[in-house]
Parts: sequence; structure tokens; C-alpha cells
Amino acid sequence: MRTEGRAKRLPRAVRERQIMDAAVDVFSRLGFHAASMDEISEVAGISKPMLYAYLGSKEELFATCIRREATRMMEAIATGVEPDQEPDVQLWSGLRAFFGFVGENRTSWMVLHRQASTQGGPFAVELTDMRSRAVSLVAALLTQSTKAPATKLEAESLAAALVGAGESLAEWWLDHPEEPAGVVAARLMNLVWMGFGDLVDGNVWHPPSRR
Amino acid sequence: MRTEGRAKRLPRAVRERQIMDAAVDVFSRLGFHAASMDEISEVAGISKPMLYAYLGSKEELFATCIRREATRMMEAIATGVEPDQEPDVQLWSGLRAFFGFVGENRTSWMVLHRQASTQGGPFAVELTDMRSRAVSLVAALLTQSTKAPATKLEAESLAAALVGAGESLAEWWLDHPEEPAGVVAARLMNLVWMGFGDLVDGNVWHPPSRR
DNA sequence: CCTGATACCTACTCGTGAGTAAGACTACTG
DNA sequence: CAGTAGTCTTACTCACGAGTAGGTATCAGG
Repeated sequence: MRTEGRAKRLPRAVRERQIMDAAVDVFSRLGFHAASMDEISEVAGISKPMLYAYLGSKEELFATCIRREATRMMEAIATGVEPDQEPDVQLWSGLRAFFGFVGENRTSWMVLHRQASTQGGPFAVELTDMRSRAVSLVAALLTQSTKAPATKLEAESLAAALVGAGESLAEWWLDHPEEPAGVVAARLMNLVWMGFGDLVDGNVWHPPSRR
Repeated sequence: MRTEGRAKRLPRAVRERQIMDAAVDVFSRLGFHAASMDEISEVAGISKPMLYAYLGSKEELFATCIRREATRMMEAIATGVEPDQEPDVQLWSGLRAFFGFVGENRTSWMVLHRQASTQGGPFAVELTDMRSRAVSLVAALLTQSTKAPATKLEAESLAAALVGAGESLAEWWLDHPEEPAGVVAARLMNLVWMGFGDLVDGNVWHPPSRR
């Protein structure tokens, strides 16, 4: 497609955004190692030295992508959750927000989770950081429940399990895009709140207001 | 370490095993792209042309690794699960077997799950295949329960969610190796069988016989 | 002790991709 | 219409890794 000769002159801030978008796209499709700076620059519509001038090395660029997308996601969840509600309602709104974000930002989720979790070193750190923020959120929700699990450590583990289940269900969802976000969220909600023991007896959890 | 000049002469079958072990090790540590055939040959204690003579190209080698490890794991689970028992006991034994395998084969699990799931194309196929076998197993377990979830599709989804939770909890476990396998398994068992709704009320699930 | 055959090696080719040098175009500012 | 700051390019260097050519050591049977 290399049809254009010289790119339109644009202010740095705008170019940086374009480059970041292109980088997220390419990293999510090919993975960190298989992605090349040449391809990213081509997708971004500029030449390679611009990449290095603005965003530094390949590793720096990737880390920057991860941080940006992680922040976007945590903000989406934070604004979606409804505090001062019953624990189950809080959990429900959080799950809705999470799956809503993933559904509308599949590429972001890929580069954020699928790629970052497999590249060791500095990248995993960013991910771990975001995950632990999410875990603390859920753990707080659990300990706040009246008859909470005995130890604080126990709550943390359960929260980690739930967050892990969410991550992994989102991962699974990538391969089954036909399901709507609400359905996936409700499924996980039922699983973790009611448990199979209740579900096989026909006891299901319902959101407070049917839409 | 290149101290040895020429390797001890060994029959082909033995060398192939050594090479496979080395490949799983290196792939799990570095990932598919970052792993080099040079390093694999060095770890295996032979020279590069032997790799190509015995196991073909890098892609073939990787695919062979995945297939071997997936088979090993499914066999471990199949022999661990106790059929003709109550659903919860069956699930419990399956979880024990699964986490037992992962705990004793961390590198296998890494190359199998973490690496294969991120390299597109032929590799993901092997993984998907193994996962769907696991899902069918759990789905059968659920539909066999007396008052099972309404539709067959519903059971499949829940099974997928559970398998996903297991995968992801195992993933999480890689970063928290201090926890014993039984504890991790029990935690997931409680989460998915009782649900948070019961757990916050103090209702927990107990294995049939305390050891 | 010759003769395959099989295990094994050193030493290359060759493509690809990260990162850079050196300069050209545009636009504002005096 | 300089001069200078910021945008953007072509055209390299250089390292690393996949895959191979061509040869050497060791064993098994005659």
C-alpha cells in the first residue's frame, strides 16, 4: 500500500496517538516478537525513524501501550461500579463494566492481557500491577460482606480466583464473539455467586431490575 | 558451557526424548519466537543439524511438544477422576488431578497453555482441541446431575467457564508457588460449587473424607 | 579389517528486523 | 526573506537466527 510519498505534517501529540493506535493494533494481531517496527510505522502512516524519535525503542513502545490500555480499562470499571449497594449488586455492576469494556475493545484486551502476560520482565509487571488493583477491589467487596470469609488472606485468594475467572472467561469470549456481553457477565455472576450446588437445584441469581 | 566436544553416541529414540525435553524447557522459558534452535540444541547437548534431522523445522518441533504435553495432561486427569460417584466428588477428584499435574509439571503447563494460546494458527488448534475435550467432560458431569441447567448449551457454557477458571487459577498459581495444590483445588471447588453467596454465610463444601 | 549405515559435527548462507546517520521539507518568527 | 525549530524521509549498518552443505566418528555385520 506504500502509495503515499510524504505524510501530512502534523503536531507531535496527534502523531503519537496515531502511532499508539497502530502499535496496539499490530501487537494484538502478531504478538510482541512477531510484530515489527516497520509494520507499525507503515500502519501508522509514517516512517520508522519517527517511531524512535517519538516513542523510543520497541520495548518502551510496548510498555507504553500496556500502561495506556490498562489505565483505560480500570477507569471504565471504576466508573461502572455502583458503590453503597449490596455486595451482589456491586459485583454485578463491576462484571457488566468489565465485559462491556472487553467487548468494545477486543484489540486492547489482547495486547493488554494475552500479549503482556507472555512476555516476561518489565511487561508482566504492568499487568500484575493492574491485576492486583482489581483483586484489592474485589477483596474489599468481600470483606465488607457481613459474615465474610475467616482470614484476610482467604478473601484475597478468593478475589484472585474470581478475577482470574473473569480474565479467563473474557479470553474464552474472544473465541465466541457471538455471545452478548450481558449474557457472559450474567453467567459468571451466577457461577461465582450461586455455585453449581445451587444451580443444579434450580436456584439462580437475578439482577435487581429486569430490563 | 560448551565444554564437551562430541556427544556420546545414542540411539535415535533416546535422543528424540532428550530433544523434546529440552525444547519444552526452552519454549516455556522464552516463548516460541524468542526461543532459538541454537539454544534448544545446546540444552539438549547436541548440535543443530540433529534437531532438523530428527524433529524437522521449528514449527513442527513446537507443535510436537504441545501435542505430547496435552496428551500427558489429559491422561493424568482421566486416571485421577473417580467415575460412578456423586457429581461433587467427581468434580473434586478431577480438580485434584488437574492441579496435581500442573504443580508437578509447571514447564509443561507453560509451554502448553501460556505459549500455545498466544501463537496463532496451527498451535492454537491443538490447545483448542484439548480444551474442548475437557469441557465435554465437565459438561457431561453437569447434565448428569438430577436437576441440571435447562439447555444443553447452558451446561456447555458453564463447563467452559469452569474450565476457564481452572486454567486461569493455574496460571495465577504459577506466580504463587508457595500454595499447596490441594489448597488451590479446594478453593476453586468451594468457589464454583458453593458460590460467594453461600461462602459469605459460612456455608463451605467439605470433601467426603478428611485426611 | 572392509563397508555401509547411522549418529554427529563445523562452518557456512541468507533473510529479516532493530536501530541510526544524514539530510530535506515546511512553517513560523523576526 | 533569512534563520531556526520541528516534522519527516531515504538509505543504510549490523546482529541474530533459521536452515543447509559437506564432512567425520562410531558401530554392526560379513
